[in-house]
Amino acid sequence: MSVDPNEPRVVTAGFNARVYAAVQRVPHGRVATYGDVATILGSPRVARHVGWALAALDSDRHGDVPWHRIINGRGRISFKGDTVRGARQRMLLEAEGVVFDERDRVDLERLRWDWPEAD
DNA sequence: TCCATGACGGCCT
DNA sequence: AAGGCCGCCATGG
Repeated sequence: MSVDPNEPRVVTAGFNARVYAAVQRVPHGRVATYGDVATILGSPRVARHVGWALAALDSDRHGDVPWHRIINGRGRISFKGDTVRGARQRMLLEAEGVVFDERDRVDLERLRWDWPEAD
């Protein structure tokens, strides 16, 4: 569980908090990919960890961190075996007006959110 | 320490 | 277009 502060890591101790901060900036009705978030945080290779951070998000924060707006690079909702979360995520997105095509994909070209350069 | 496992992504079939 | 492989990085057994 402990992390040696002397050992250089791509994913640092405050990683999760940084993920949440970035996700909070994705506006209603828009989406972003795990890779996008990772890139914004300066580490394009840790897309998997972004998903990991969101999985660790406490349910009490689901209200202020729009975790459902984060999907995979193919425009689909990601899930291995958790179909329950997947269904809820889709429901939340559709409630914001996000449309899924017959292949269960959203139009990334149109809905993908790219963070403004300045915070 | 080695090995399997992920809310991923890019490339190749 | 869809699916399989493999590379990434940190975790947990």
